[in-house]
Amino acid sequence: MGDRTRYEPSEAEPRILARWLESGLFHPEPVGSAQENVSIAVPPPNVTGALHMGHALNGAIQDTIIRLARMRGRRAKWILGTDHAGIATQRQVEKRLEAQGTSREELGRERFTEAVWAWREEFGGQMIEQFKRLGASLDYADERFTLDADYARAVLEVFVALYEQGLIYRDHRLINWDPGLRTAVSDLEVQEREVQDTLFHIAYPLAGGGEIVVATVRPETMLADTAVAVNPDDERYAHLVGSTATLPLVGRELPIIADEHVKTDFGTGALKITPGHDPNDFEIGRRHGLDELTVIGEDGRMTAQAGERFAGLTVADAQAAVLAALREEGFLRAQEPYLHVVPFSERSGARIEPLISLQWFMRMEELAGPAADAVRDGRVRIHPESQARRYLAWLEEIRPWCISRQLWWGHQLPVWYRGEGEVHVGREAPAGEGWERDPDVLDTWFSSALWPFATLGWPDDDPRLRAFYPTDVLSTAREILFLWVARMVMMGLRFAGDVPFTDVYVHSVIQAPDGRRMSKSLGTGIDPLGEIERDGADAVRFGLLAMSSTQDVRYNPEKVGQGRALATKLFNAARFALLNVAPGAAPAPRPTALEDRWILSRLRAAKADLAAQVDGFDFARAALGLYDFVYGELCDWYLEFTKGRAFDDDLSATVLHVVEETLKLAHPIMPFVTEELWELVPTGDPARPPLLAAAHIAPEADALADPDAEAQVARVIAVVTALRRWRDEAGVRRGAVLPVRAEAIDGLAPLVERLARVRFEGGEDEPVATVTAAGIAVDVLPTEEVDTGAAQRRVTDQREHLRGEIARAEGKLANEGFVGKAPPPVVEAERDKLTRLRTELEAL
RNA sequence: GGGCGCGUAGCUCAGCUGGCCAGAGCACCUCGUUUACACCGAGGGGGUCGCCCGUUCGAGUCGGGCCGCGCCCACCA
Repeated sequence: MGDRTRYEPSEAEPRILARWLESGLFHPEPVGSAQENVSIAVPPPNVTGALHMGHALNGAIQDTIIRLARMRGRRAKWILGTDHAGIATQRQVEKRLEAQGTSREELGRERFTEAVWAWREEFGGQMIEQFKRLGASLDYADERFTLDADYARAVLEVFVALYEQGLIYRDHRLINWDPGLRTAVSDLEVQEREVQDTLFHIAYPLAGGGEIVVATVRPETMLADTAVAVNPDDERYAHLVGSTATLPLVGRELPIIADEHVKTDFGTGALKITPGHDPNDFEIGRRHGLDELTVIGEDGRMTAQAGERFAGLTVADAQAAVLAALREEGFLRAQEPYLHVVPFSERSGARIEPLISLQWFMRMEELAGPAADAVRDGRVRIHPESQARRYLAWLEEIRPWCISRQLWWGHQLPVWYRGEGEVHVGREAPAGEGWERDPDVLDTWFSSALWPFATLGWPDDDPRLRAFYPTDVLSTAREILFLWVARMVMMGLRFAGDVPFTDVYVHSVIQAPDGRRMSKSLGTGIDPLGEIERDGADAVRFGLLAMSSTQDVRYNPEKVGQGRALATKLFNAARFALLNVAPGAAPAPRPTALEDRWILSRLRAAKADLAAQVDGFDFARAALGLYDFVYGELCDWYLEFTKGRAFDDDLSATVLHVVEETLKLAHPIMPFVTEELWELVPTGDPARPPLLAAAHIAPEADALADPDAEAQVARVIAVVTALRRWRDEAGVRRGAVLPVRAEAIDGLAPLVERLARVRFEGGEDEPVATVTAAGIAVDVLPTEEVDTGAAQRRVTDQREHLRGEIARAEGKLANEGFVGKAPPPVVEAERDKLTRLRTELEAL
């Protein structure tokens, strides 16, 4: 430590990390039961990913939990791995190929997937290294990947089982087609965005003469219309229901049907029905047994079905052509600007094209019920509570999940076809000639749903499963509550026989400092690695925890600065202790003075508070509470109290003990600096582990609780603070030691003398001023150090202030309502306060 | 359209089940080289708790309304 007064995180952290990794501490043996062990499955980052603020915050949260568990003596495993992230990874590699002048299609499926694996080999470890930099105590010796052979086996096993149980099926349904990526996507991968469109009114001639006018924003889809619908109660159209209208440009006769879905007060009250290209129309069509025509292909162009005039056009061109034709033939009645929300693909940004397509689906009701029950009956607790309500609401409205994707990177469906009607679903290819495997892969979230148990060796009877399943906490971002968390609960209950975790913590979204979303495209992103580089991982961890809440929060670099300051403070507090303690001293609580009893009592409280706050997922309070203890109690007061005392064996032992315990207290939040200092604190205990990360926190010793010492020292602090304030305002020289006199100061005098730079004396001299606090009046005796005028002004101000407070308290106590109705302890406290204030005023 | 949440010091935020003079960090001002720490210490200034009504002895805290902002869900073409 030497002459250094600053802790240098960039120098120390890599060194400390290496020691942790060598120790094997993060890789627990799979023994014991899940009840006695603690485990967390990390939300697997995409192999394409780089650590962003969300990861850093979640890493800090999970690591705090897991390190605290380890220090409480639990076997703790933080399950590590990465996700193959189908679409994201495929796109990344495709872009790279494009830059090299080739393409996925040119390579073919086999060589393309090889290229992705090679890419993963090269760049896939990036995130793991960044987690290490953060200090995350993940089990790096047991890294999983969602496309590894073992994991793939679990995925296929689940698919086959669900198929055999009738929950997975193939169907022609309207799905969200992403024309950019040319794949189906699920409802959850669709984002609604507001768009300025035009609403066109188009006349459809009636069989018996006249016309019915419909309103649409997508005239090009009319080519696939198979009906016109009106509301059954709409008197304007009641006589038409059952007759037909003629579809302009096409000539098809469309039945006019009645359906509740149609709003009488929107548009013209008549709705063209296009089951092939609109989700609502699809439902209406199924209700009425309408034909489902498709005029838009998967390439986003009009198909032959659209007719010669339009086939081959893009959707946009087709719209223009259809409008031109309608205008020419006199069917366009009106058009008006129309602002509405339409679906876009979250991945590609392309406007979703609803298409009827043959895809694989999963029936969800049977899985959703138990998953909802698990939360309702408390087997899974979601924090904060509001998120549990969101979770339940989603499960109650669950819809089928489209699980097939037209991609190459992922778990290929274990499905084979032969000829017209033969289908085989199984882990192995069927015997016989002529079978062809379904080229599609599964939605990435299908495999992610198995994460907590597939990572532990399921479906084998693996000791890791017995030791670590169910896991304890799942900490995650709000946006994947449905996409991932709910599905894990479903799959865990169905296949692993238990909930996958007992607590879900939904953490804050960290926004840019200006309140916008942190994003690369907006240029609002802040790289946590840059922050770590500048202030250290401990500071970033502390800062992120301190700014987190159940709300979204703005990134606040000052909180990171606070963390950095705390690390420096810990370093210097330890330095002070080591510089002063008696040679050969070892940590032990051996209080000989009031302040020793006080700090031990406060330390005990700080330990209990921090543990309770981490257990209650209140990380901001845990971090800030730690800061308050270190600054506001240990350094500002206790260490200052020790100055001027002889560092005998007892004091040395106590100071070392307090420092050592503070390192333990801080370690889950700030592991690096505390680990660094741990090595420097001497020990008398040969059994003490060389790494703080492996040390155990003793259960809170109730014997150390000392309310009396706490009350006494609180009085000292009040008096010292009041004296310092008075001195400052009266302009007393810093170094001057003032003669003072006080009654009822008892044994507190030495502490006050040390920190307020005063000396208690007797005598009968008339005081130049009286300073009051905590019911104690301290007379300042005449000395050349005091400017009497300033002192007097100060006293006058104080008197005025006290009178105001006394009047307020008197008013309250004179109020019969207050005395009569407020709880007695509150009234009592008010009386005490009044007495104290009066004492102080009299003393002045 | 429905739901959830936010609006407290110049800035970013705490204030749990209503009750000691509304707090913290940063910023600002003053002072300071006393046996750790100037990435420090001591002290200080600064708030109509968005607005209006109400409940209550008492409201930043509860209820209603309004204004501003954010997020989630949603099949009115």
